[in-house]
Amino acid sequence: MNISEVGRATDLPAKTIRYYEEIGLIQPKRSANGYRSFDAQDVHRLRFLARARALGFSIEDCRSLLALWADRGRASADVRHIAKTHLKEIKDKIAALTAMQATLTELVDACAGNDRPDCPILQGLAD
Amino acid sequence: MNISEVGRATDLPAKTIRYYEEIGLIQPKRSANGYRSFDAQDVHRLRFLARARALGFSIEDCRSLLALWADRGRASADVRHIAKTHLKEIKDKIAALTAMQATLTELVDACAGNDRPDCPILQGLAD
DNA sequence: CATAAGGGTTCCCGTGACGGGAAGGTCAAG
DNA sequence: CTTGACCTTCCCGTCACGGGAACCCTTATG
Repeated sequence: MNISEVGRATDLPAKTIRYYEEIGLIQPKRSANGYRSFDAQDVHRLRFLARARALGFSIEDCRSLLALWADRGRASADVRHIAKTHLKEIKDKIAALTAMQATLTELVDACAGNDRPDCPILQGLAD
Repeated sequence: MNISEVGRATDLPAKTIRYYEEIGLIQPKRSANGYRSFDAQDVHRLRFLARARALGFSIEDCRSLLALWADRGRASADVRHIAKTHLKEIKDKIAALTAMQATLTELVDACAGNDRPDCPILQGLAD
């Protein structure tokens, strides 16, 4: 399986797949012509990576999750710990963004948005 | 006013202030000894920048906002447009993060988090 | 058989908004 | 005179890739 086919199968750009190999997340074999040759396990790992990335896990988290996934003797507590930590980061980000949203909404609602110069948004930023 | 004093006044790290000068957001004068010398207007602009950045505006947005702020003939519609566009980005981010949060919460709740290997989180990622 | 199209490869630079740290100049106090 | 706290520039690292150049391989077509 060549890289573009794997790209379609995993919905990942070829660039991303090469990058994942470069940083050691996958180790596809090479054909005689130098092309990467992906087997079913490579595709499996890439789909796992795509899902984990879609949930916002960092590459390093993904590396750990992949290792746990491959480890039959893992403790689910280890997986859960990574996920909970990440979940907290997400919640914190949502909280920060929600606060920004509230302030911005106020300012935008207060602004006439016409051709006159007086603007509560700029006033809010200027204090 | 030297950079560290301005840093305290604006709650911005010196590194950030130097960066803002480098990319042309401020143009503090220089003392004879080569030190940056900030006047009240510089501090004003920096405080404006700090607030805008705290609301999540990009540096380029900040550049535009600063220009509008300085322009007495501005139309508040221009300011409002920038803010509304940014607000939409924030809403989109919140939506994406909330979706991640929902999925992750499900997975984390389903996981026993003990020393056994069976883990719904990994299963969810592996499909 | 030459060539063109459509794969693949490596390599290097750019992103956004700074932070860390090195190497060195300046200034006030003891 | 030295110490310590400032300040300066410069360069590299972040994170997860994307764009593009320069070049090789394979297959189809005129």
